[in-house]
Amino acid sequence: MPSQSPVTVLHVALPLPLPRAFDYLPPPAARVDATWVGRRVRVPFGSRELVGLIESLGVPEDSPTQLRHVLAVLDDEPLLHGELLGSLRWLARYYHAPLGEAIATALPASLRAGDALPETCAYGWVLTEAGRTGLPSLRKHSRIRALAERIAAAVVDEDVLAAQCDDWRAVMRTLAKRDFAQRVALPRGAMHAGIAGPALNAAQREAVDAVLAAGDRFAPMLLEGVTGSGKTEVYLAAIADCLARGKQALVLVPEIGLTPQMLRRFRTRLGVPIHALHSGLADGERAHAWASMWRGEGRVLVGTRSAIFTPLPEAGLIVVDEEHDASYKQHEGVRYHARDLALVRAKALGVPVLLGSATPSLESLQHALAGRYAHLQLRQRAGAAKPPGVRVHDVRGRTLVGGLSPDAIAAIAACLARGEQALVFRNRRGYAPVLLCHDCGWSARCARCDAATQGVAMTVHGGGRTLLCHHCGARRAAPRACPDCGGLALVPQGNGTERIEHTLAERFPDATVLRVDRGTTRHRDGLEKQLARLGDAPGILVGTQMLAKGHDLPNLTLVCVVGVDEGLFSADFRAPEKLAQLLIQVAGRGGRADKPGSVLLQTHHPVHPLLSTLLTGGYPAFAALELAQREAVRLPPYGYLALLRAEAAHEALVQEFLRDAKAAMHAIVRNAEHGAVGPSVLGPLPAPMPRRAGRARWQLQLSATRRPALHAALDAWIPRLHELKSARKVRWSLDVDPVDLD
DNA sequence: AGCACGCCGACT
DNA sequence: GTCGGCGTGCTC
Repeated sequence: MPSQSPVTVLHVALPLPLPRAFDYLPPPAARVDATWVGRRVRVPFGSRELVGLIESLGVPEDSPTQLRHVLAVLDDEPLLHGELLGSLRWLARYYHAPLGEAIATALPASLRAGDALPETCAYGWVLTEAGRTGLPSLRKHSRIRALAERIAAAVVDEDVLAAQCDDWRAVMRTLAKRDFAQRVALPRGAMHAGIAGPALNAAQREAVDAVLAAGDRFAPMLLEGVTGSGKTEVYLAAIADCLARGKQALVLVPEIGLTPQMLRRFRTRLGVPIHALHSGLADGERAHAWASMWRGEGRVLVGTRSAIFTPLPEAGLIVVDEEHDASYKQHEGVRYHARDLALVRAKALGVPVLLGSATPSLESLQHALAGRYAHLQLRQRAGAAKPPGVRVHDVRGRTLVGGLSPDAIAAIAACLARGEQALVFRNRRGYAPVLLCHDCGWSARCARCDAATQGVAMTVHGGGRTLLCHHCGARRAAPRACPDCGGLALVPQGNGTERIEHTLAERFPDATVLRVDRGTTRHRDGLEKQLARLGDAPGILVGTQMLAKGHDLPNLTLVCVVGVDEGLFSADFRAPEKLAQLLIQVAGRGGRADKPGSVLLQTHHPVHPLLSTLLTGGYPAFAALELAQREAVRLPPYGYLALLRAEAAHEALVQEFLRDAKAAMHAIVRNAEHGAVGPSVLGPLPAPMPRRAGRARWQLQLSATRRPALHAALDAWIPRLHELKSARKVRWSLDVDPVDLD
């Protein structure tokens, strides 16, 4: 329904940290109508050119500013419209980011830069005449011969080839160079029959039926299934139904969850091309996957965080696997949470959204317990795999070598002697070390905060001389001796994986010791290769988060966890939740049906309620306990947080800005209507890592018991912040619903 | 965020 | 005498 003039002004959202649109005139003699909204334009901006998106149309105001003309309209129909544009408007409002930045976050780089939407025709390969004649000349049983035979009879879809062979492209290139093979465009809708999966058990069937029953309506569902209970089969069955109804499906996975094996499983089972979207892809490949879904050609897309911005014109289902995973939260720019955006999009699209996890986030669990989400549960493990035995190992007063107790070393030695593998897992939450008495387990806690929030530890600063509370900012001198037992064994906690690796390499010179962390493993392929090289040979893996899940290690029978105590007494209120999730996950790593696994938790706090509850009642019992504590102190999901972060070379500049910002917020709260409860402001507090790259980092924490109150205050606050003189000397950003308080 | 304009130190 | 430091301010 093209609308008539007097539309003469285009409101254009630009990728700038400025909270407003810029107005332009259309190209001379262009006829503007309502379909211009959502198209990209190239515009002059100061002395440079930018690509923006027409956000809305308007009439010229009698303003003194001279409007400039857009240089070019880049799309002949809206690139963003309907639900996706609407969801991006929501995103901008909710995270208090300019719409232009939200759009820039959502678009693949090439589209952001102004490139045309790429062609998305599917391609396949077939043997040429020359190839048919030349085929017998290829060496028998070689990869090249096998590939040539595969495409001898008929054209084979590239996606099918990819499902069957990991790097077929290199081999195919050789064939193509000799003119033996050629690439041909496939007619749309080409697909092969999906392969049926294993029969679903009763619980899986029930879960699938619940998703199917939701049909074409918004229906949030939490699928809680213990490790190995077959959540993926539920996804696959629900997606298969979605495809049968002619709809598209979007599957989000955590950064480390998107393995080639997993993609292959989806490809072979579903029988349609599966698009992947993750940071490892080239710009062109990302734009291709995006465009394919945009056109409604692509049926299923599996991707990490940013895949939540995929257009879904024929949406049928959104799945968020491992929904508790922190990698769904963006840590720079527009700090969105992909799981939360999945809920918003599913609602706008009117489709079910399936959140799966063995250890749901307390936020999602709370929604399910309150009846806002359907709660689907898979309690049985598939197959005969037994849960591993977990042993809490008290290390108070024990001699630790490189952070490991003699018992742990002995257990590792026994494991190696059996020809099996051990995993030493180091919890790494919170960068700042906490002060701990090795003799009795005492840890330094803030006198002011301890009563209210159980387990808020003070962190060690100033080369070990100062203790600092990250909750209230209180500062005091570190004691020389333990106030509880008088011992002098006060040690800042924090044994890195390197140190553990060295210790193990020294103690077990004949064993393979493989360290896996950000430092040793640049990309996911590196990890796969390292693990493949190890195979089933006896050895020790040392690592952090990266090792917690995903890789199949059948000969792994022992898991030692160190650094548990930092999770029990972290400055971050989410640390217990993350520790519990991690412990459940690593425990799931060890052992198979024929080889029972065991888990050794090395701790100074063997009777800590978190550990005992987790051990006796499992994750549900832990979650109930933790939710009760959160409710008592009005932390999420019973309270709502936002963090104003600031950094600069000089601490004084950061503090000045945050003090000004705090004063501005207090003024807003004072001026608010009576009855409106404004957020409370904590800080300025040092960030858990108070100096990084030579820059001082501090923050203000806002908390409110009602979300609208928080957002209303933020709406009023942000323009004030832009006006502050002190804001210009620091780099600042706002984080709504922060996941890591650092 | 860029980028330009604008006033103060060490270089041909 | 100029080149260039990054402080401040603007971009439809």
